[in-house]
Order: sequence, then C-alpha cells, then structure tokens
Amino acid sequence: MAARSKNKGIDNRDNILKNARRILQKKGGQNTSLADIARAAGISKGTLYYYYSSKADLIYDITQDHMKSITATLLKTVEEKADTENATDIMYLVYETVIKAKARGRLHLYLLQEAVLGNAELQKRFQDAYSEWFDMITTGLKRVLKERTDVEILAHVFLTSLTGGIIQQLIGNKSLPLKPMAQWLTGNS
Amino acid sequence: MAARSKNKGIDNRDNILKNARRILQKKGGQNTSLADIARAAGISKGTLYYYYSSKADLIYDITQDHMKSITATLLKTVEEKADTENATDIMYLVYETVIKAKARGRLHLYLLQEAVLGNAELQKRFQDAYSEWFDMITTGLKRVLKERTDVEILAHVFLTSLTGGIIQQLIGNKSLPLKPMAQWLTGNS
Amino acid sequence: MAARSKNKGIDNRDNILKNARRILQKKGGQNTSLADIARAAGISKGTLYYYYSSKADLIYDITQDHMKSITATLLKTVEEKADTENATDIMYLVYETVIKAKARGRLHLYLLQEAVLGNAELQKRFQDAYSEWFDMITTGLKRVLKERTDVEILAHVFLTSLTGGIIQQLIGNKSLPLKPMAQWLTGNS
Amino acid sequence: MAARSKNKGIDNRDNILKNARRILQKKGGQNTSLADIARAAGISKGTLYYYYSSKADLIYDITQDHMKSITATLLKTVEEKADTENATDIMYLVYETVIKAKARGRLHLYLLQEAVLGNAELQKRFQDAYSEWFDMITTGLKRVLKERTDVEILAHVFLTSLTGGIIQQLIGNKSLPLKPMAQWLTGNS
DNA sequence: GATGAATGAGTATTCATTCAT
DNA sequence: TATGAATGAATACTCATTCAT
Repeated sequence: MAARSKNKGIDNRDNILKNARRILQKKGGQNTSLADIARAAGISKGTLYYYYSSKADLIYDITQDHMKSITATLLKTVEEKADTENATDIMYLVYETVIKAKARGRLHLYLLQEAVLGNAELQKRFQDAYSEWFDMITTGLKRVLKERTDVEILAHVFLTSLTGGIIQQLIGNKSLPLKPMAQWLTGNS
Repeated sequence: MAARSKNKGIDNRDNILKNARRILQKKGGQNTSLADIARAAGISKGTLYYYYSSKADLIYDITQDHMKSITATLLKTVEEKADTENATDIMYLVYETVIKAKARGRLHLYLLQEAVLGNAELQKRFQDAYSEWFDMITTGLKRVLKERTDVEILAHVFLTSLTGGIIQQLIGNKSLPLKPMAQWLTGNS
Repeated sequence: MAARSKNKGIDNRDNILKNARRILQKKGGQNTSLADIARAAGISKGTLYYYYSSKADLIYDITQDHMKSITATLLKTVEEKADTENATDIMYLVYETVIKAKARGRLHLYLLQEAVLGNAELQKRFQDAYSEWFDMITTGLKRVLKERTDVEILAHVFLTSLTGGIIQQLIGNKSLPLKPMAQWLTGNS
Repeated sequence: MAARSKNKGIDNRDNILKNARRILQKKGGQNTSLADIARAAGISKGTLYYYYSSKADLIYDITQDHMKSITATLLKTVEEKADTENATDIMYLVYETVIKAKARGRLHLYLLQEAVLGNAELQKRFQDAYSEWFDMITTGLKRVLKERTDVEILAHVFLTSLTGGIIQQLIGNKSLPLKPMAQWLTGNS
C-alpha cells in the first residue's frame, strides 16, 4: 500500500525504528503519538514523514522488527538448546522467556489490534510470523522428540497456548503453572 | 470507582449496552467514538452521559456483558453436553464456538487492550473471568474424564490455547487444526 | 427580566438559596453547576427550574442574599459599636471582618463577574449596595467623628479600599497593614 | 509548569496575545472560547495549540502582558510627572487613567477570577504585580512628599482604593469623587 | 408541585498529515 | 535532506434548559 523500503537513509530508518519500538513498549500504543516517536528518535515530525509516508507505513516496519525480535528469541531458545536439553525444559524456557517480556507483549497486543482493525498487510505479516514460528517449533521438537508423530499438533497447541499466555500475563494473571504445563505438553504419548 | 448499577433507567442502559456492543463488534474499538455509540443507540450524546458518567464506566459494563456472554456460551457447551458427549467433542465444540465468533473476538481484543492500558478495574474483571472459565472447564472435564488427575493442567493449557486461537482467528489464520488439537488434548494419559 | 419573587413556595426558595450560597462559596462559581446546586439543596434539577426560571434568575436572588449578608455584617459592626468604640477601631474591625471572610469574598468576585458580563439587573444591584453601604459608613462615622466635615470623602476612600482589600485577600496577599491603614484613615484632619 | 517563552515563533505568539487580549477585553473571559481567540488571531485552533500548550499557558502570558501594560501606565504617570506636578494631581491622574480603562478592567477582573479559582502561578503573578506597583507608588510619592513619614501606608490605602475603584467603574458606578479623594489622600498630615 | 429523562450546542485538547523553505 | 509551522477533523465530556408525566 504505502511505499516501503525506499533504500534511502536506511540508518535513519533504523534509528527511527529502534526508538519507536522503545517508546511504544514503554508508553503503549494508544498513548504514543507520532510526535512522541519523532521526539524519541531525536528528529522532527517532518523528518519522520520524510522516511515514512504514513503512520501505517511506520507501523508495518515496527511490526517487521518486532516479529524478527520474537523469532530471534525463539531461535536462540529452541535451536541452541535443542541438543542439550529435553523437550520439557525447552518448552518451559520458551514459555517463560516469551511470556514474561511484558513490554514486548504490550507492543504485540497493540500491533495485533492494528492488524485486526482492517490492515490486511499487517494481518498477512502476523500469519507469516505464525507459520515461521510454527516451523521453528516443529523442527526443534522433532530433533528432541524423534520418535513422536504428533509433533505438529503439539506445536499448534503450544503456539496458541503461548499466545494465550502472553495475554494472561498482560492482564496480570500470575497464576499460570507454566512448568507443569510444559511437562504435561511433552508428557504425551 | 464510578457509580454503576444505579437501578435507574435499566431498560435504557440495556439499549445503550446492546447497541454499543453491536457497533464496537462491527467497527472495532479505536474507530468507534461515543458519538457513534450514541447514534447507534438512537440517543444524543447528552443522554449517553446521563446513563454513563464516563467512557470507562460504559466500557466496564460492556465488558461485564461480554464476559457473561462468553460464560453463557461456555456453560451451554460444557454443561449441557458433558454427559452425552466425550471430552474430545466437547473441547472441539468449545474451540469452534468461541473461536469462530469473530465479531465477539474483535470486541474481546479491544477490551483487552483497554484493560492492559492501565485500567485496573478492567484487568480485575478479566482475571476473574479467567478463573470462572477455568472452574467451568475443570468441572466439566472432571465429569467426563473421571479417572484423570491432570485435569487442571489440561484446563490451563486448553484455556490459554483457546485465547491464542481467538487471536489467530482474528488475524485470519484459518489453518488451525482444531479437531486434531482437541483430540490430542484429550488423548493424554 | 425573569419573573422573580413568585410568592409561591417561599420556604423552598429559601432552602435553595441557602444551599446555593453554601456550595458556591465552597466550590467557587465556575466550578458549580445547577446540578450541583440542586443536589446540595436536596432537590432535583427539575424542581430547581420550577422555582427559578433561569440561572440568571437564581443568581439574582443569591446576589440579593449575599448583599444582605454583607450589609448585616457592616450594620452589626458599625451600628452596635459606634458609641463605645473610636473610629479607628471600628474601621479596623470592618476591614478585618469583611476582608477575612474569604469564601464570601470568592462568591462576591463571582457575582461581580456575572454583573460585569452584561447583566444590567445585577449591576444595578451592586450599585445600590454600594450606596447603601456608603450611607451606613457615613452615618456611623458621623456619629463618632462629629466635628469632621470630610466624612463622605473618607467613606468613599474607605469603601473602595475595602473592596480592593477583599481582592488582595483573595489572591493571597497577606501583607496589608490593616491596623495602620485604619489609623491613618481616621487620623486625618 | 508549562513551558513558556520557548523563543520560537515570537511574532506569532505576539499576534495571538494581542488578539486574545483584544477579544477578551471586548467579550469578557467566560464568553470567550479558545476557538474565538483563534478566529480573532486569524489562525486555526491547531495553530493556537502549537504556540500554547494549554489554556492556562495562554492565560498566563496574557496576564503577563496585561500586568506590564498597567505597570507601564503607572510608570508613565508617576515617574514622568513626579517632578513637575504635586502629589494630588499625580494621584488623581492615576485614579482616572487606571480606573477609566474599562475594557482593561474587565480583563483584569477575569484574570483575577482565574487566579482566585486555584491557579497558583497566576496568584503569584498578581501578588508580584501588587508589590511592584506598591514600590512604584511609594518611590513616586516620596519624591514629592519628601518630609512625610507615612508614605507607605498612604500607598497601601491608595492601591487598595485604586483596585476597588476599578471594580466600582466596572459595575457602572460613575459617582466616585476621584478628585476630592485624591486631595483628601494627599492632604494628610 | 415535583421530577427523571433527554438534549444540543459548546469546551478544551489531540493528532496524523501537509507543505513551503 | 530536513524541518518548523500550520491545520482541521475528531474526541471525551459539560451544562443550562425543556418537558411529559
């Protein structure tokens, strides 16, 4: 829709992106204006519009960045430990790591809202991210649970549960028994 | 905090509530102003404020309504069928029923956002709802899966997965294998 | 302009008046709505309009009440003590009594504003009050300062200074040397 | 509290200020909205907020302007004529000049109200202005009434009387004998 | 007499977006 | 490249006033 990746001033875009994510995580989406983001990035509103032709454009790139960040977290946890740890520990670690990053969760919820509110491009990005994470989880689990044939279903259950866990964390529900849940999920036959 | 359930003009409050939910589900929270809600309810903005002293006040009642609606859906599915159906079918039915109600999901996401954005009253309401649903699910499952001792953990996994499923549905992810997931969840030993 | 002293329900009007003055003094004019006044008087807004056909109408009666209250204060101070005390003490007492009644001063300022903002009836009321107070002061001073011929000018200086003193008190200026000022005013030859 | 004198767009701030004072003097504070002020200044409401981040912020600058204007008037009258005229004439001239500027008086009353209604910053400004005027009057009078030791008390009486005179003028009281009052004030021994 | 319900015009404030320089 | 200035439409909320019962 909007012109993206103009290839000009990539460092500037990076600077904007970093600061935008930082302030969005701190203040929450609805409380952050473009003026706030510009100020956080140390540039003027005019300059912001020089690099991003609309708010939707900026939000798309922020989403991109955000998704990559989650993917990196998953990758680090799943890939690096897949050989040394058992499935339960990995799953628990993912639960803990992803769910407890509350500021990131708040940003996630905000971007979700933007996507759901009719931004088709953003929705596509979320769907792609889900696929990507699904593949990573499946691949990781297959390496540990070699003999199991239900890994894909397990991955779906786990991923949806992970998303739901983020939500629960955001509304302050501290009582989720993440460790037993991880045990239960991997204790399947 | 805000005076609620003053018992005055209950019918009109109901009218407002119904229409507010309807339009919020259709247009999404961020795109709906109090003026829109008043228009949808066929009253003036002034009248809206006669019944609800602030937007937060109105949203709280909408949340109340919304939660009750989900609870009723769950209750109907879980309680009524608990004796005649097996656990897998019940779980699948809940998945389908709750997840596929897309408009309701959009409202859910909006209320969630409001809660997360610092509305403590609303957060409490969400936490209470989670407890309530957890109890219902647990009770229902215990009736069917009499011999199982892991019902509570199963309930947690299922409920988080259910929430995550709502999110996936909202971003247009049609590929969740809900039936196999339900089977997998109840197939545990 | 508006129909006043309808002779019906005088006690109710009195009740409204008393409570209106009380709450206006407490909360200040701009922060007090007719709803507040009705609530303070323990009646509905509808009833308020039954007794007063407009806000201006109510404010006129409040002004009437307020002026009478100041007049009574002046009368009590000037008349009762005119024989036993000297002019300086009386003047100082008036200064102190009128200026230090801060809540009443705040109401005075509010009514003043209303009058100045184009309410001719109210302006007339203020002018009449000034005349009345002027006469009282003059009469009182003449009784004490029998031989003086400049009493009327003194009364004008004193009355304007008194009004100015109320203002100074309202903005928190505590440094007015009221006693020396009273001495100075009566020390004239 | 609010960021003032940002040094940006001083000319436009001046334009806003001038027009704000003009329209406030004409219509009175309660009848003038920010929309009115913007219209009077020939700019949009948005632009008004570009220069003033809140109504209180704008009002503070207007007060500043207004106070300076009165100070300048006083200075011109007191300082320039202090050597050539006698005390009575100076005092009378101040009475006349300050009291008769009715539009300015209306603005004064409005700002007073704002200050009294809990705006601490504004109250401080009024107190400071009183001190400043007091010093000017005292200095001016001392130059003319060299031998007098009661100049400070006289200055207090005169300044309060001056404020009271403004009020009387605002409610349309034309009968104040300013000349005799000035004579009386300087005729003290 | 008394009131609850309804209203509509008005208020300060926000913010994404545009544009001349 | 970069920005300061300007905008207008939108937003939540207030309040004096009306009126049917």
